[in-house]
Amino acid sequence: MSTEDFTARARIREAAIKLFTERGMEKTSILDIAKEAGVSGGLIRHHFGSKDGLREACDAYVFDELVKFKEEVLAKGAANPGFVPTFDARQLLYRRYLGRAMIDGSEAAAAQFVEIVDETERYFREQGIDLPDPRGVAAALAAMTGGLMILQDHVARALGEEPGTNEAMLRMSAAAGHLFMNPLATTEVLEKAREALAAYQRKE
Amino acid sequence: MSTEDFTARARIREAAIKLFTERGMEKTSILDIAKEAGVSGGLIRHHFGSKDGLREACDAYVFDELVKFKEEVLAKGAANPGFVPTFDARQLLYRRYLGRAMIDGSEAAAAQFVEIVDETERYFREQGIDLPDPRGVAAALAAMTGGLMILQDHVARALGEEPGTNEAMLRMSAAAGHLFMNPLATTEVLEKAREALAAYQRKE
DNA sequence: TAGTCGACTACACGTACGTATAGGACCGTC
DNA sequence: GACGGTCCTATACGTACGTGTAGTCGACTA
Repeated sequence: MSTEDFTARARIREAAIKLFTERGMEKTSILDIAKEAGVSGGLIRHHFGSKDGLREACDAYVFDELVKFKEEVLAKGAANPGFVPTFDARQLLYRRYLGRAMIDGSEAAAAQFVEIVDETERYFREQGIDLPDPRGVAAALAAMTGGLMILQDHVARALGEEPGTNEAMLRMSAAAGHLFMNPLATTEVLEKAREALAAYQRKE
Repeated sequence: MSTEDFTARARIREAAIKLFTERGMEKTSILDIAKEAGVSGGLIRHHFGSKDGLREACDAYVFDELVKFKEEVLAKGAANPGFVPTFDARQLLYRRYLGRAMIDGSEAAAAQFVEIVDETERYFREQGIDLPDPRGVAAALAAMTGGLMILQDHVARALGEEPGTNEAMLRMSAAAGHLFMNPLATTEVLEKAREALAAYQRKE
């Protein structure tokens, strides 16, 4: 968050990011945002031109902030390939926004997805990680972490936790981390699945 | 798909499932569905009462079909815990519908999510799979596979494949399967992440 | 052959929402 | 101290969409 962020313009942006994330584009009206930000609907138009203009502004802002986060982490010397869980509330919000924007059909978000995949693939290469289809794995990974962001409230409810709380996110992140660190189950079932997959591929 | 599925009622349902899945609830109008099904808008009201009634009918139908699929697989003797990829186009569509419905705020879909988590957790127990937080892992797993379904078009585009094609789904499934079968990366980075996580937990 | 019922269409209604316009308050500049 | 620009509100307009109503057509039944 940059300085001087209590202008009406910033309040509108923050409100929009919040509501777009929670409800999605379509279910959020300009008046909803105006109410949340404590301004009139007309002011949103004044500052952002249209609802789509507001969306684009939110996209640009969020993606820019995410880049800043990434550079911050990089400056600390920790290589974060993107699938390692974070606990900063703001970054969490922005990542969730990104996921939601992908679903809502934002072109900027779609481009962002590709960029994440690029970056993850590059990371695999740099780290010398050997994979049968590095780009495929990178893309699947991006979709999976996206799913965690998008469906976090469902996860929380399934765990009997209050959605949005630290406890819920912590448990989810730990579980996701475990899944990435350890192969799932003994080989038996997965071997069977692998066989089915191979059979299907041969048949195609 | 049951018999006699070319009635207008069935066509409406199929069209609704298709469009709800592709565009989501809000972006799909009743007239869109009517056009896709080749009927008048009024007929939808006649059969389903309201848009929400139609949604509930679609939910019920899809979830029922998914149960049938599951039983079919079970009858073949293959224990499918839900995260093993499938290639049946219809099942794929329904799984994607489920993901979309979760996002669109369907209560039935939310219940379905919990049920999937229950089932996966039970599966872990039955298979004697030892996990630090079985339910947490089950929930994370459900969210991840949900992400794969929901964001499959983004994955396809990132891979340079045409969204919805067999090639795209095959590559994605193979990559996801690989991720579940193998620990990601050497221990170095993940160990660092684990430490960060532990530090955070201690701080809380 | 008259009557009933379900399938289906056409069309009118209400409303929510994005957009457009007009105008007021405040602030700096010459 | 008049002027221009920016921030902001109030209100009106157009429209898309969900819903409600009236009515046609065909099939089945007595």
